[in-house]
Amino acid sequence: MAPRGHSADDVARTALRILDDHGLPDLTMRRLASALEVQPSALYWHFPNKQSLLAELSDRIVGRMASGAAVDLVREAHALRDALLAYRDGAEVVSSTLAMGLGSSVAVERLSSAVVGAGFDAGTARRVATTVLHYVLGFVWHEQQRLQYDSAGARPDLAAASGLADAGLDRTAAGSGSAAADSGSAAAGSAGAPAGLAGDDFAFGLELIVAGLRARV
Amino acid sequence: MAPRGHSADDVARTALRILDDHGLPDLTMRRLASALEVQPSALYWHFPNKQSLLAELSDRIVGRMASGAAVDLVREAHALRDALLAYRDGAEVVSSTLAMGLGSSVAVERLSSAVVGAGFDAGTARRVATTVLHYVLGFVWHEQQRLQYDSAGARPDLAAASGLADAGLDRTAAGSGSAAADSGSAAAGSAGAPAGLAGDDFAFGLELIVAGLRARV
DNA sequence: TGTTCACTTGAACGGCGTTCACTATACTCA
DNA sequence: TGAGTATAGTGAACGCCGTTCAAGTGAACA
Repeated sequence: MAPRGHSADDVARTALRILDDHGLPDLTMRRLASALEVQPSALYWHFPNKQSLLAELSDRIVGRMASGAAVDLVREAHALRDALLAYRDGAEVVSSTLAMGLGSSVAVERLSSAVVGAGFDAGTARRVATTVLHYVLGFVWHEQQRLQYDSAGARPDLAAASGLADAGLDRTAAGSGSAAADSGSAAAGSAGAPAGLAGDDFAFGLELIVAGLRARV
Repeated sequence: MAPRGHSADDVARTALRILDDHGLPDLTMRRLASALEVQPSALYWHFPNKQSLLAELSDRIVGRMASGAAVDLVREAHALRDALLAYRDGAEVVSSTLAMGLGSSVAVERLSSAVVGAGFDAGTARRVATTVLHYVLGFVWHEQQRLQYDSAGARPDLAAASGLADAGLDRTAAGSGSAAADSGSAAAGSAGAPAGLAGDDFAFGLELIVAGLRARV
């Protein structure tokens, strides 16, 4: 009988589930409320507005990349990508939250401290970190849009045309620390087997930035 | 030149003006219609929906970077940044249009052909171009958010400023070589950086990518 | 017992993008 | 001249959206 009372954590978790199951456009306050079997206005006890809810989701998504201490920049960047890929529209949520100046700075901090760990000063590390961050967010956002388009449209492969025949793309080893870090991108929840060639393109751009950093010593 | 009957060009130009004067959140179909002294439904004769209008705006914004043939990657990237900065919320418009798979690919093409001009193969060029593109879009989006925040926060009484003082928004169209504006404060730490340093930070990240490309030969 | 706190209800408010049947002007061409 | 056809717009809706607010409910606590 008792409506049992939800917590802010409940709300965030349910929101994350809706996000992953139906995407960002379907994540409305009304839909979230009805998933919690509650009136929409009840949500505003837990979060002052939708933006701050989204900021919380962003923090949770990015929080997946945090485990030990950050050591390798390449590894951290891959971890960020995997974290974003773990939820549908993850990159868009994090990207726009960040663009609005909300959300935690866990991502920048981890990327930055990896650069510091490689022997660079704090100012350089900050700028390298934001460069990598912008690259990763933009790339994965684009990547996720393509994933949805492909899965919804049931399209046969249309593009993949232009750069697929990569000439002489070699996986050169990273400098500080181990290379490796192949991205498996195992999504939680919804089915879907993304993989593959986007990972190569991602690694390429990342390696470009890292090579630029390496050339800086 | 009868005022009776607008063209799609009129609509796009007026939309661009609203965007620049009041920002993306205020660019609604209703507001646009009333600026054209027309019913909202009339807009749907010119554009099938808002998204395609936005795509058109995106093309016009990015179109500012197109003049001669693309030669230098760094120069093209700066031109892209300048084009985005030329309109309020320009980066957000272009970024989300691109993320939805709409809009022209002028930006990628120019960046890409600059890389090809430097002697790289098409596949490499494509990937370098998207890396730079994602970086520039993310950076400028963040930059513009800060600009708006500063301009709104610097003036505590925005209610009084809402009248004629509205035109006070700085329209810095140029800024290609904007390395200047050294305010002398040590911003290398954690606190917020003065706006003038954004150009330096931008050049840093860009140089990082270009150095990585240079290291590839 | 009575008050406070955590949480929710129910009903609105104003705004949004979009649709649709219908209308009015203007140019073309027989 | 007059029919036909693009072109551009009207006016009224539809169904959503985020958000606000006074009021209510039940459990915990003093």
